[in-house]
Amino acid sequence: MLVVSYIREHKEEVIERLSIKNFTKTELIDEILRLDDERRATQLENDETLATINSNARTIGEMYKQGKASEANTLKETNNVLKETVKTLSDRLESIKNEIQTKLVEIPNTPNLLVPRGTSAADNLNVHQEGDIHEMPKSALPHWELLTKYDLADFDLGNKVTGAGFPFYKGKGAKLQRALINFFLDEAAADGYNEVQPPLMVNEASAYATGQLPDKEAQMYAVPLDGFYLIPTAEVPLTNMFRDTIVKETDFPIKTAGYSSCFRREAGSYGKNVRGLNRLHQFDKVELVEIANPENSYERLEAMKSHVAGLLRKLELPFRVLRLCGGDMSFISAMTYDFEVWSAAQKLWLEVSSVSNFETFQSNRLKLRFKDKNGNMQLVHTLNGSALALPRIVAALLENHQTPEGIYIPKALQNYTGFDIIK
RNA sequence: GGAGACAUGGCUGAGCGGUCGAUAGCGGCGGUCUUGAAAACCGUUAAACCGAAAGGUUUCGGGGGUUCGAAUCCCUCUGUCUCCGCCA
Repeated sequence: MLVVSYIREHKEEVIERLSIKNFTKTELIDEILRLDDERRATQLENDETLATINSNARTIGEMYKQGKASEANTLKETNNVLKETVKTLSDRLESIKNEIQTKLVEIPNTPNLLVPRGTSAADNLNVHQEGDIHEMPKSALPHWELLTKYDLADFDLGNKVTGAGFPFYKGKGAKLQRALINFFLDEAAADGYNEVQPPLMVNEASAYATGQLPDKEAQMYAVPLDGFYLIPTAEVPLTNMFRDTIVKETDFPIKTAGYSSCFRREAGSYGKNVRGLNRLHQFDKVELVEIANPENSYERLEAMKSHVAGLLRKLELPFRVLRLCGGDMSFISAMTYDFEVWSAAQKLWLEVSSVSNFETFQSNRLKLRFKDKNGNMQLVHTLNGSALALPRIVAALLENHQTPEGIYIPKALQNYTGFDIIK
């Protein structure tokens, strides 16, 4: 969520930047500022009353020592009255804070000024494209048919044992999963990311801090008996590692990579978009999270983008990079690059990675800060990106590397799979 | 799962109702001595928030309560340790 003091000091700029996301509820901002004035006044009054109570209490102690019991009793009465005042003020304060919070969470992150205006995917800016987009022979198959043809995954078995969206991977399909996970983790380590293996369930506080709660509750699987949620992405535990912490400026950049299974209910989605591996309830992913100095967080975003591009290049997949327009970006992002791989057989671009800078939008709620050179507390910038999610990469590999002889495994991956073709 | 103990500043560890935001040691920082370093000695050193500053508020695992006053008493939650049980 946005920082209230920033809104106060840069109101026009905030409104201008929000307009890129087609956000026009400016009255919300005025209300927040009005409530914040009230909050500060109430806080001051409350603090002053507490100061009086504290000093009175000390005086009462002195009086008892000196045997002035009756004077002490009078002062006690005074304090009892003041305590009522404090109760009223702090209740008021609490409710003002809640009101501010409620309104604040309705305001999306302010996009970077480089973010193109627009309302849909059609307005995204293509910033890079590489790789060979060749015509496939008529006989080319979509990945779901290839999965069956080479017996790499079994959806029916998943249906029987669990339900739709929980496939079994089999044989070389299962090995390919393992190979990709290791490949992605090794690449991340080589690029300076610290590897962690996170918990697959998180508590409510974590789900709130990264914004899955309250609005996206229906997208997560829950374990109500223990108050846990299955993670929809490793971003949640990887970012919450830093919740309520103060890092050193000299620690930047703090780069973390983690592999996890991800669980998504995907309530409400259906149709051809969910065919095969395009959308699953459980899938595997290597996620990158970076804690950055606000001074150079956009350079770090470029670095993360390069890392992901390097992966796709080594997998010999044709891809393009889009800078998302205001209307197509997520609520919490300040700038997002989407990576799309060309699916030759489906004849469409498949989103395989999303790399974003959240600036202080996440760190504000996380209370993740650092002390700058001048000794001032500042919120850090947080970035994250998928590097990469397996199912769509598998889909792209199968479709793009299919040959009459079988499915070719790119060189970079052969050491991990132990085979160079699936036939 | 059962029983018991504990939770204090960067760390170790005192305090168990009143100048306690907290004794002490270690560590950190500054200095004296030294060609330099070590040792020794002296000084200094918790954090966040509000404020231009003076100053104020909050914080002794979290939340609540008792009291004029709580690190200290009570309730509750969480976590850690020990013993028993179970277990990959």
